[in-house]
Amino acid sequence: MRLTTKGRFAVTAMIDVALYGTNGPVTLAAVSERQKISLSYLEQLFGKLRRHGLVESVRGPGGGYHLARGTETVSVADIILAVDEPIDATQCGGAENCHDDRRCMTHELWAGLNEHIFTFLRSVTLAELVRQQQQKADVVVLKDHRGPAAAPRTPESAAR
Amino acid sequence: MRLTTKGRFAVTAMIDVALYGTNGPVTLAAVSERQKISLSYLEQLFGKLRRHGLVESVRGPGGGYHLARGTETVSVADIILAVDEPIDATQCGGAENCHDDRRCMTHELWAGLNEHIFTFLRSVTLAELVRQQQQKADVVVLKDHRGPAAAPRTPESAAR
DNA sequence: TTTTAGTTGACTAATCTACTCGGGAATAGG
DNA sequence: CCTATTCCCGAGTAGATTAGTCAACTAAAA
Repeated sequence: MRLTTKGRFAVTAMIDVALYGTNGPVTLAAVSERQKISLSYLEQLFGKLRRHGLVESVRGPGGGYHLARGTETVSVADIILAVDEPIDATQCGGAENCHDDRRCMTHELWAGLNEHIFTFLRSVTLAELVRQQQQKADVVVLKDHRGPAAAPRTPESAAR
Repeated sequence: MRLTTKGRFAVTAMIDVALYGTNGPVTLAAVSERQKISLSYLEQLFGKLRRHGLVESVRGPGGGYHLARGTETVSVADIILAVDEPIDATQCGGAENCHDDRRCMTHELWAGLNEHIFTFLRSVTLAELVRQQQQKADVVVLKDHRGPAAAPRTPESAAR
């Protein structure tokens, strides 16, 4: 379980598709426009998302992508695993060379913490993120205030 | 909040120091030996950990590193932030260029999810990981004696 | 004064990220 | 059939990050 901007891009894009895909497929060009993510990069990401059964594609004019499953059944973990693929960095590479020292803790330890984080990210569904996003959009609309400066909370302080 | 092997190395090393640092400082050479992490790489990581007030160093023979704070007050998030430093990958880089589209969701969205993950990693203390690790060590020692290891069998760690 | 250990900085190969580019292949509309 | 649209795929790439190495230095104990 890795956590980089790559996975975040993917999650953002998935939310976009969920938000705007209510009637007909969403084109990557539109996602690219709205989310300011490079089209070619999106193509790469959606290739993986499609191969992992998270989205389905429709070719030709009027085509695009739509979700393959309901938003309640898609978790953040699903999306991140789809684009970030393998990664598992326990020293001993899974088994063998824990050699003489029987307390080669690394493996067990990270398996445990990985599981923790994985379980958490698995508990966050796309549906929740979409709902959360829609609420925030509502607030913005109701306030009729543009510009990000007026954020009542400062959540980015936690991201430092 | 990023999550890579670098941070994992740091957490692993911190647990090692917590486990073996009950009487006197732990040398990086020893950590390197046990955890199979390159000594020079550890030097880099502990430089950061020290500058962030997570460990203290003792020079000269018999020296090494020891924890600067109790294991209960150190979270996984603390350690990861210490070695992974800045990172904040919201498209709009914090503010400005959300431009015309007022629903530049990325910022709020990731701030929120970041906060979630951060809160979670903050809730996992070094003490817990050490305890967990000791239990697993016990299981290995006791072999086929499963269960929650009722008798606190701690090899050389007097704990407190 | 020698040895042990941390401290610092410069350097590097390999990998990963976040793209671009160029071509396909399917399909809807005319 | 033609053409525009859109997905599809592979190759390539600048820049950052990872996971180190190497060398020189400082502090302290024996």
